[in-house]
Amino acid sequence: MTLTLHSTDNPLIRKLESIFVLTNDERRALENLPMQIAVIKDDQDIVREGDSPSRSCLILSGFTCTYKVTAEGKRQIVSFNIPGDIPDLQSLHLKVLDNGISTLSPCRVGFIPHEALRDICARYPRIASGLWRETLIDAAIFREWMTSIGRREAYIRIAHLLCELLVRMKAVGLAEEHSCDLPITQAEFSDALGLTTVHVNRVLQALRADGLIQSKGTRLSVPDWNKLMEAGEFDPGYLHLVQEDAAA
Amino acid sequence: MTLTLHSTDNPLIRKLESIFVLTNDERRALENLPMQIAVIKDDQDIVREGDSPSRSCLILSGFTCTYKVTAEGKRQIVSFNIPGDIPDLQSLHLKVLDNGISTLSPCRVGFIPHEALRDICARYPRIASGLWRETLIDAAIFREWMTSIGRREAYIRIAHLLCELLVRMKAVGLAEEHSCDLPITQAEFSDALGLTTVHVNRVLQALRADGLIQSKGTRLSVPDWNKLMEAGEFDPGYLHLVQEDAAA
DNA sequence: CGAAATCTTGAGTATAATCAAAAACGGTGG
DNA sequence: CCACCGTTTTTGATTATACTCAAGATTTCG
Repeated sequence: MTLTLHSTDNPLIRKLESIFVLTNDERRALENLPMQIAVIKDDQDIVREGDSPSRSCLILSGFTCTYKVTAEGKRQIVSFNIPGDIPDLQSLHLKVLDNGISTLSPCRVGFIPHEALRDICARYPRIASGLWRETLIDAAIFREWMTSIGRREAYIRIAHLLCELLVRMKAVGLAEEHSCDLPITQAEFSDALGLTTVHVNRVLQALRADGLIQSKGTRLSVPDWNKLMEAGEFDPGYLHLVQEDAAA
Repeated sequence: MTLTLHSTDNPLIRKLESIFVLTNDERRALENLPMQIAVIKDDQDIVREGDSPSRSCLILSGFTCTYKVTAEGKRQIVSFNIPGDIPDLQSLHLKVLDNGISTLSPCRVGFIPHEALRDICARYPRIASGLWRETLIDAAIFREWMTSIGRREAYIRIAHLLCELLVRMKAVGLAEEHSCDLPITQAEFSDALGLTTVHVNRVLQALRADGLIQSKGTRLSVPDWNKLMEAGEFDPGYLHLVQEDAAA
């Protein structure tokens, strides 16, 4: 089943629109991108390390993570993916995946054949640049995470990640002014932060005690955005957002 | 002064040739890429975080590193760049640099105007794909480093990095069978590994004591490649090398 | 309601950091 | 060629951040 989404429902189109104004041709081509939509349960691998997929997946709803596993079986989550992301777009140019992607919540994803992506890139250079740009932003986020994991202590590191997630969620319209839904367990946070669950738990308690965050269930609330940004040494520049979603 | 390099001297051309066979047109276009060649001393910033360069730099000889600095002034090196790399190629699509690049040794670099890069990408889609691919491999290396920093203990982490550097140096013809020149100080290694100099020093001593590495001056020698790979849990897949430079 | 997953707490430990200083190295100039 | 100076490497002693192990509380969801 290859479905077409209204462009307002297609987070890829919305994302490209935030970078430049689409021509009618470009928009039509994007709307006609073949996309096989799948609903995937919690905690399922979408792709695995070593795979050579012939399509890339656009997250339509839900959360996924990109991860690697060491020889000793330890997992490092290298990114959280939210609606609008294409976490395995790299497979368009790299034959073998060097990471897995797994759902953190029930997801709707759209699989787009590489053939179709190559075709649209060849025909519409601005779309090609836009997609390239998305992969460059992923890399920028990797750099920031590396800096956090390597050089920021746990308290700052966690505050920083929470800032990033909130800003990215805002940018795709999935967060209110100062809160959003994050279906991420403390174990998953710890794998993303290079810490243990126990330590993440203790630091989260400290963040709560310091009034920087509140949480009920999966809902994260930030009573004082400036204070959290400060605590996390957070500067959203590396996210390369076009609009000033970041400031809010 | 805009110079032209013989294609055999141009590491970018050599790199693209390893991915696909260049047509005469493509080769000519690459040879005619305007490139301002500069010789840069040790320990100089080529670009700084926050810059908006209008050109990208191709490393012709020498070593550079890409780095970020935290609010507390701690440095994280997020990649080592060797000849053939274009460490700020991202600036082609991202206006503001989110990292600095600095020389680790005296370098020759070629500055290529973005305009020229955009032009060649528009005219030659395979070159565009090849350059895009290079940035995707950078990202793959980021993922691997994140995994090392987050989830591998120091001994493995250092062995892993040494493996990576040797393999990459081999791939561009700058390493012999089991040794190469690495003008990287222990302080620089520690900033790349998320460790302190003191600890890097101690672990390097352990690696030497275990017969995994030898070093005289800046020369690194690996007496038993398989043993080092094993110690570093090293699998070169993430480097996405085309030829089997890795196996050697 | 009950089992599984997730979160929380406590006690003891280890890897790696910090601080401080000495030794070795590398390049420069007399 | 050697003395000298700055950088880099090495060593020692102490500390701290974060880990491990283990078990109990709470939440989630079928």
